[in-house]
This record gives sequence, structure tokens and C-alpha cells, in this order.
Amino acid sequence: MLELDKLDAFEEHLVGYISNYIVDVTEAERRSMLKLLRFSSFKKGEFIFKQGEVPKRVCFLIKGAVRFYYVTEEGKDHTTNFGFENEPVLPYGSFVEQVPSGIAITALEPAELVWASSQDFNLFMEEHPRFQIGIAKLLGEYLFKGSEQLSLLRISSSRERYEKLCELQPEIISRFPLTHIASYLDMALETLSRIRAGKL
Amino acid sequence: MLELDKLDAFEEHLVGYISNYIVDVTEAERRSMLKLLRFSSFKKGEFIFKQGEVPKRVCFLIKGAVRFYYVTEEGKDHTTNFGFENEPVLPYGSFVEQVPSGIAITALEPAELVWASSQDFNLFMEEHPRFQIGIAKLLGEYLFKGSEQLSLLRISSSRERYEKLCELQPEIISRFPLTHIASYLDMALETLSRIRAGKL
DNA sequence: TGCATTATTTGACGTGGGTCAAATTTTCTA
DNA sequence: TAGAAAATTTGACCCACGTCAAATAATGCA
Repeated sequence: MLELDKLDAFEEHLVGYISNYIVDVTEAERRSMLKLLRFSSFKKGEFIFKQGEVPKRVCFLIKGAVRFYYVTEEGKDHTTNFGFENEPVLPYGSFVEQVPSGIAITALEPAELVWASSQDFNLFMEEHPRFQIGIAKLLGEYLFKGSEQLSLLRISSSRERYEKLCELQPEIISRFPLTHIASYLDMALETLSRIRAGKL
Repeated sequence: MLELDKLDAFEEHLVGYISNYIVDVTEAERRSMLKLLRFSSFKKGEFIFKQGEVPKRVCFLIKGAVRFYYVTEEGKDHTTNFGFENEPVLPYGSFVEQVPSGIAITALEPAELVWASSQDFNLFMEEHPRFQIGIAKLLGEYLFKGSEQLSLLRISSSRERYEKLCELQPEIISRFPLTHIASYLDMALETLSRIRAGKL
């Protein structure tokens, strides 16, 4: 069950986040929602979702940061995204489709999150159908972000890709290790190091 | 207004498509839906959506094929997607968000489509809230496809990117001109030509 | 059918950035 | 605080692929 002190810390963030998508969340809705939530902590490096599994939880990150990535058959690690405090964290597409996820999510920093099982989540959605509209809005937003990320990757020069990321998501640059930024930008870490040093 | 002969031709396709997302579409829902629809034809090369505009229509392609793309400041053309018969055709993310679309859509072949204005579409959605659930499902599906496309682009060798596309979407390879396939795969058209000829 | 336009192929050349390897710096941990 | 482990930097080498240019092939249109 949810510990009350933790609850105080995140409740307003979660409800604040949700009200970007659903207007005028009622007290009853809020209570009904909080009732399903569980709390978990993850150490740096621990899996929150594993590659190849059908996602069975909806998570919301309270503290820390996470990395979305996949590993190819040849063993190459590709970072597809980073997740921050007060954001939902799950393989969105695979969750909605309930198919095995091509991506894994791990904690980049010690992470705390609240979550609901997909079962509870679906029950909640059935009981509160207007939340579906919010979900559609949220998915539309992710779709839009996804297309921006595609165009970032299509920039041919490594240096310009890096500069674009600095412009669009400076927090990624300052917060995460070079290896993962390089893999997010689809370049060798040596290349990113040289770009940074002004040698490329 | 909708011409009746055209209507006969597409109605079952559209309703068939929708029933992938909404169970048991009623006769009333069907009629209410068809009432909003308009019909349009486009010649090869004509714009269906322009880059930089907020999408004001939801389209469904009956015949022909379309290309999703954007042009950078430097004038480079990047194909982000292809659209086929019996598929919705619109800049999904931008439509949901109602923000200017970074991408344009043009007819690659003479195209016929039915469409509803976003106003009519929104009214319909308000009157038929259970369709929202279908929209969420559809958006989830596109999100999933989008992540697959991202991983296609992250394959470093041009030849392997091409082979992957042959495997995943052979219709693109056989149906569209090389220039656009190359731009979809993010490589020079000369490179694609050489790959095809087995010279790379 | 023949000419114009557009698409595809082929060739030559240069280079951005990948790979491997080793040095250096930073971060952890006992 | 030392010593190990991990992260970052630097150097050397080289090749996949982009760019430019020109030839050939396919397509459309009068």
C-alpha cells in the first residue's frame, strides 16, 4: 500500500500533470485514482521495464531519471528517450497495444515512482470513460514529439544533431553521461567527445 | 456533398477500418458518420496537407497513394511516411494537438479521399464519446509504428536499412520511385541505386 | 512515332565519422 | 585517502557513403 508521507510529496504533481489532459478532476476521481497506486523505488541501473515483455504497469516518475533503450541482436545499445520527474514512464505504444515492448526502461539515477497495474488502470478507465479523452490527447502529444525526434535523427551532420539537441532538450545534455547522449544522437561516443571539444 | 456512387465504393472499407478500433458500430453511428463526409480527388503531386498549417480535416484515402514529407531550410526533402488505400491520412500528432504541422502530404498517384472538417469531427466525437476510445487505440498503434520506424533509421548500414524495409514494407519498394524510397531511408538516391544493383 | 522530360545508373573523388587502442581524468568504494 | 573501476579524451587509420557530373533508360505527351 501507499505510504502516506510519500503520497504527500507526489500527489499534487500527479494531479497537476493529469489536469493538463483532463479538465476539472473531481475529488471523487482523485480519490478513486489514488486508491490504485503503489509506490516503488529503483536503484541506479535497475530495470523498470524489460525489453521483450508486455508492459503490465503504468508508472509515473516522482524522483530521478530513466532511460528508454533497446539492444540489437549484435549487442548495440540505442537510447530512444529519457524520462524525467513528474512524467509518465512506460513503453506507451506497447502498453496500449498490449504487445511485447521492443524497448527497456532503466533508472539512470535512483528513482521513485508510483504505478498502477494495467488491470487496475483499465478498470479505472472503464469507470471513468472521460479519462479516455485525456489519454488520446496525451498519445497525440507523444506522437508529435516522436515526429520531432525522427527529424532530429535525420539531420546528417553529427555536430548539427548535437547542436539541435542542446537547443531542444538542454537538460539531457547537462544531466546524463556522454555514452547515452551519444547513443541517443546515433553517433559514436568518441565523436561526441570531439564535437564537445570543438575538434569536429 | 457526397456523390452516391463513390459512397458505395468506399463505405464498407471505411466502416471495416473503423471496426478494427470500435466494436459493433451501430447503424445510427454509421449514418451519423457518413453524413459529415465530403469527397475530394487529387491529381498526382497535389497537396493534401501543406507544411506549416494547422490540419483542419481528417482524411481517409480511398484510392491512390500519398507521401508524408518535410522540407528543411536548406531545401532537403525528407520522406517520413507513405499512405495507402483504406488508411486515414493526416498529420496525426499535429491534428490532435492542433498545432502547425511540420509535414506536408501530397498525392503520389491520383488520389481519392473522403474527409470531415475538424469541426464536424469534433462534434461527432462529442456526440459519440465511445469513439474516443478507438482514437486512443489508433494513436497507440501509430506510436508503436513510429518507434519501429525510429529503429529502422538507427540501423547504420544503408544496405541493411534497405533490406529491413524490403522485409517490413515490400509494397513501398515496389510501388514508389527510388528518389522517395531513398529519402525515406535517409540515404542518397545514388546509394540506393548501387545497393539495388548489388554494387554496395 | 518522335521529342522532351524525368528517373535511374554509373563513375570518380573526397571526407565525416566509425573503429580500435591507449592515455588521462573522474568517480566509486573500501 | 589509495587504489580500482568507469568515463572521457586523444590519436591513427580507413571506408561507406555523400556529392558532383555525365550517360543511359524510361515515361509522358503532342
